[in-house]
Order: sequence, then structure tokens, then C-alpha cells
Amino acid sequence: MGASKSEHFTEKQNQIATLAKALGHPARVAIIEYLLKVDTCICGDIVNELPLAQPTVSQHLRELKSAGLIKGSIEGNAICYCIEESTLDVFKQFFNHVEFGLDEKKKRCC
Amino acid sequence: MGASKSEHFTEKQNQIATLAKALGHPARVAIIEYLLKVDTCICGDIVNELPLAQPTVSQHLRELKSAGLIKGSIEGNAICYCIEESTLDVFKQFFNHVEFGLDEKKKRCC
DNA sequence: AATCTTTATCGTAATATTGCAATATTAAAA
DNA sequence: TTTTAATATTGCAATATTACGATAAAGATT
Repeated sequence: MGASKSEHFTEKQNQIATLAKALGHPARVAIIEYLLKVDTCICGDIVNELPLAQPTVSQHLRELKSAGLIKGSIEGNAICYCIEESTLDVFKQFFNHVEFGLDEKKKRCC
Repeated sequence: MGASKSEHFTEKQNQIATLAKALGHPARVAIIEYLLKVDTCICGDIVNELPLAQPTVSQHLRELKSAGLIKGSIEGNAICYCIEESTLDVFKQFFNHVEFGLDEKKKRCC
């Protein structure tokens, strides 16, 4: 196979999995961290920063974008990529949910 | 290719990517949520809960385990799987770091 | 010991991801 | 308008992931 049976899971579960998957590559983690660190956010800078060829970086950017973790706006003939905060919030909320669940669970088991 | 060039990234970046990847499948998100919800944490229950065959679930459990997100302890001839809280904390810390970076960045750009 | 229950592993097919060279696209600059 | 610069897309090879039937392993039960 290789295709995950996403139709059997809840929308929320799929959403979290999609976000996690988008972060599931060191290059994409590096891109997020780089976008946080620098004052500019032009794609070319990212290409120079990462030890990967330009098409590969472009592909990673596209995946982050399609997951909604970043957004890109055209800035002349360059592109300015920025972090999409609201999407990160979804992720953060999941962890809060997990943390709350853990606290509750500790009263009962394990 | 298909193999990620993890040697080019920092240990932290690889760590976050590994954790995110482990969560990057709806079945594994569902397992985590199930472990939070129920009072017991027996593998067989997870198999019954998920719409996947037993070997597939076992494989997903192994991935969560090897990423350190859960741990399993033998309980008679069954196995009790539990969430590994300290690993989730690493993840949470990353999001705090990102959130802080976002706040700082907003003073400067985008 | 023979059997049952529970979980893991093996083998394998289908599909997805990663990476990059080559090329296309698009807007600025000359 | 030709050229240059910045990104994206295409095509393809290498590898990884997902899923499951068959089977193994290991402890419980009879």
C-alpha cells in the first residue's frame, strides 16, 4: 500500500497529522526556525541557508505552504515567506489538549 | 533519492522532525488520543479501536515508541502502552520557542 | 504438554517522499 | 526588447512509508 486510510479517521486527527507531517523533515523545521530568526523572509535567503538545491527547497516551501504553516507573498520578483500563526495555534491547541488529558489520566492509570 | 540529508541539520532540528514525523499519521494521532481517553492502555484495545489490521497497528505503535512518544510495559501476556510525557514536553518547548520567536519578529517584519 | 491469547516480525505490494538536473515562468533591469 | 534574477515545475531515480496476510514468539490457561 503506502496510502494512509485517512477516510477512517476524524477530520481533526487528519488535520493534526497533516501539520505534523509537514514539520516532519529537518529541512522544514530549519525553514521555520530561519523565518523566525531573520528580519527578511525572501525565498532566496532560505535557499542559501539550507544545504539543499533550489528546487528541493522550493518543494519544501510548497509543502509548508500547502499545510498552511507558512504563506508567501510576491515582493517584486522575489517572494516573501512568513509563518502563518493561526495554523501554529491549531497545533499548540492540540498539545494543550494532550497535556490536559494527561493530567486527567494520571489520576486513573499508569 | 528519498533519504533525507539529516546530517546537514542540527540535532535539535532532527529531533523535532522525528517527533513531528511520528505524529504525522492520523492513526498515530488517534492512538495518542485513545491513550489519553481510556483508563487502561492495553494494545489489544487499540487494535480494536482503530480501523486497521493488527500488524499495522503494531507497526504504528513501534514507530511511536521508537520516537519516544509512548512506552510499553509487559502486563501479563498483554502490553500496556502509555504516553511518555517528557518527550511531549520537548515538542511543547519547541512551540513555545516558535511563539516567542514570532512575537520578537513581529516587531521587525511582516 | 497442548492450546489459546496477545503482540511482534517477516515478506511483499502499492504508494509517497526526497532530491536534483533541466527547464519553465515571471518580473525587474539594462 | 533582450538579459538577468528569483522561483516554480517537470521528470526521474533512490528510498521510505503504509498496509496486511502469514507466521512466529511468549506468556496464560486448560
